[in-house]
Amino acid sequence: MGSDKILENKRIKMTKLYDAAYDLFTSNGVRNTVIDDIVKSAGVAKGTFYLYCKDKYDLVDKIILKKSAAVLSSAMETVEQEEAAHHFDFQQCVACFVDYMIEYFKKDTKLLELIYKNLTFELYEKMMNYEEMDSAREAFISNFINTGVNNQTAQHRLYIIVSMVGAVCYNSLVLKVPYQIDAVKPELYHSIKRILS
Amino acid sequence: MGSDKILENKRIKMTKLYDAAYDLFTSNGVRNTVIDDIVKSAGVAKGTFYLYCKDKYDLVDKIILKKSAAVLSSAMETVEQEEAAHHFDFQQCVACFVDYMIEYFKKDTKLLELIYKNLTFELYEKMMNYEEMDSAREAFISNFINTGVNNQTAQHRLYIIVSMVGAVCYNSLVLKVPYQIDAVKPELYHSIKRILS
Amino acid sequence: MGSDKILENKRIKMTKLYDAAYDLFTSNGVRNTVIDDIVKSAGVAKGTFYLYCKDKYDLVDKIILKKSAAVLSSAMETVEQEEAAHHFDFQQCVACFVDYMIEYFKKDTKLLELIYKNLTFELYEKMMNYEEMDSAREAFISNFINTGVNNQTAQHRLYIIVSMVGAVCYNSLVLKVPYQIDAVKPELYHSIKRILS
Amino acid sequence: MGSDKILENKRIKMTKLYDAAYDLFTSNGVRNTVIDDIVKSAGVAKGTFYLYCKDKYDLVDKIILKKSAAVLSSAMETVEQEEAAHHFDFQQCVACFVDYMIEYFKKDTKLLELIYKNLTFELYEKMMNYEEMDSAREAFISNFINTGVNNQTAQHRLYIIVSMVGAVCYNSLVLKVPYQIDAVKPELYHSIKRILS
DNA sequence: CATGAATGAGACTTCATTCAT
DNA sequence: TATGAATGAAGTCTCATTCAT
Repeated sequence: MGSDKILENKRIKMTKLYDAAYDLFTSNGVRNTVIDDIVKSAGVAKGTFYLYCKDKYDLVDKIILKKSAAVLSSAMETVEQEEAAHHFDFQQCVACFVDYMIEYFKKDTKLLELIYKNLTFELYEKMMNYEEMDSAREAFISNFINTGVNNQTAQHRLYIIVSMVGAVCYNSLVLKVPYQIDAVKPELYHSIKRILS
Repeated sequence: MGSDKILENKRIKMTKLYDAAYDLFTSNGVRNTVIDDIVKSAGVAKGTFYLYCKDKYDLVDKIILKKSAAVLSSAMETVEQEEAAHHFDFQQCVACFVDYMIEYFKKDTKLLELIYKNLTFELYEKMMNYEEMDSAREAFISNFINTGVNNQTAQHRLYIIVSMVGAVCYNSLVLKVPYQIDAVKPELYHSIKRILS
Repeated sequence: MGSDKILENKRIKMTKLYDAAYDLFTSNGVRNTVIDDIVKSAGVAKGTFYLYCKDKYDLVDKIILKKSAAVLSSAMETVEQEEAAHHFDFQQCVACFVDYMIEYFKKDTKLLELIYKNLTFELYEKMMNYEEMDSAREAFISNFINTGVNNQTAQHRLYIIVSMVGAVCYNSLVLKVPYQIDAVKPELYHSIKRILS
Repeated sequence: MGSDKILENKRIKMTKLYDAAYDLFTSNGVRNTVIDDIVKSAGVAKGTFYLYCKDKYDLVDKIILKKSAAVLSSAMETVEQEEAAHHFDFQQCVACFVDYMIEYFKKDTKLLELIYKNLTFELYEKMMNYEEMDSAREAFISNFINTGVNNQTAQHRLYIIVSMVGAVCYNSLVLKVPYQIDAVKPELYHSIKRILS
């Protein structure tokens, strides 16, 4: 059917825009990227941009949402595989997850920067309503509760850990504080373990 | 002397610009503030702006640096006073410091947001070279070492704690994650204690 | 026959476009109405618009032409009925016609505005070539001549009266000059009478 | 003083913009004139345009206001001179005024078109608040009352005459109706006389 | 030093029109 | 015929920066 081809075409245009914008945003920063750069790089007309996005920052949001969900998904998948393969307990699962994240962002520092620098209240809310987010949190929380802590405490501790790991990654990888991520990693895992136990 | 008056005049202009810009940056965001807004609000001419700052982002950096140093100084002062008054041990000093910070940023969320959103590698480096920063770190590290951990570990753990507290504050106060800062505070202090011990 | 249905379909599309455009033009003005508004409001595709109209201004012209002819026709019909019913003389016929027009445009100020604001030389010429226009003019002129003035003078006076009434209506109803149409009506009729006699 | 030079410079820029825009608006129409045309023709930078005008239509309004006031002023001046020189009575003054207007707009049809096509309710209100407007109206009204009609009637009749003359001029000169202004002029003066007496 | 009018590059956005489906 | 995604020229407007006063 004809409409299939049209839909496929639309998908291609979107993808082109997303990919071009992602490259430009991470290479040159959002501020230094103008719509013209994006459309030229994507090989589409300027009007096409406005067919898919309200403005530059709308596209930033969309990209962050998409990329974050993808990273989270593959992290969770990895944890599940490892858990099944090595009969990981909860602490090991958390460590595995954290490790996946650190290793991922070591390779893609620019994405981490993009996410942090452009995370707003509104975007955060949207993120939290993503299915991937919710199921990931549920998985951890339920396992946490199994270790004996109450639900509320579990949620708070998990939140603290996520905040801590995120901040350490960001500081070490993006702000390039004197401490390299690999150097603080042992203490980071140590801290997680202490918080969890 | 005449040059005193000139210097005083310069200081006044500078302060006007800082104050006006700070209000605008925190109310409307850096992106939505243009030089014209700043000079109008400060009551100086546009050209005058360029006598004192390279551009908008230069002013942002200067404001963050100034405000951060002020907050840090008064935090350290408070800790010292409390330490002297109640014979605090190291853990209590850290808790006191963290508490001061949380309470401060609860009242001035916008400053926290300004700092986090505009912290760059370059600015971070400048911050670290500030005397206040250094003496504060030294104070904590030396105390930390007294508890028996080695220097390197002490530095890493302190770094993790600072990152953790900063991130939790930012998330709770700025991103307004589901967990209110007062609600997670107990677990935050618990986590700090566990990391320190 | 199939072609009947096709023609009927075309007529429906056309009508939808006319009606939607008329509403938008009169509500928001021609300048603030874009083709997209029209086709969305009409429920047809953008491409369809170009099957029926050259551009936005072509549609404006068509609408003005259609609406003007309709108003004029019903005005003339009314005059004829009243003339037959009450044995009106020429002055009474003119007054009746003017009254119909005023009352009509009082209820549909927006149409009056649309016509006046978008009346061009070209459109005016097309209007004058409409059968309704011509027969209306002929009717008045022949009656006018019967009152004793020569053809040329009759034409000029009629033209002056029509201009005057149109302008007074437009000024009072659209530009909302300090004088309300009902307040100036007596003087308007008085003026017409003086010009005619 | 230095500020004199600056003020003079500002006046020159404004005048350049007004003159360039007036020429373009009257030659090519408002719709077909873009800001770029205006600033290029005026020899100023694009930003300068926005220093003086909100947008294109704001400039149209300003030009109409300025030109209208100028025409009205010189018309009034002429009437006063003629009145003093030939001991004109009221009817003769009105005829003189109308004549001045007709002759003026015959030479500058484009200005008449610009005014009529772009006269809005808001602009009309502003015009009415102009001193020139008011004093001109007062002059006519007071003379009219001297002929014995009451104030209200005088105002309405004057309003009808102005509307009528304006419309006849516009139709004859801009819409180029079959009747040339010089051909209808006798009947126009006849009509005015009849309305006034 | 201080001013603020002028600049103009360049950002953003619209929208009439086309054309493959 | 009808569609509506895609186009990109053309437009509006902003705003950092300069420089004559």
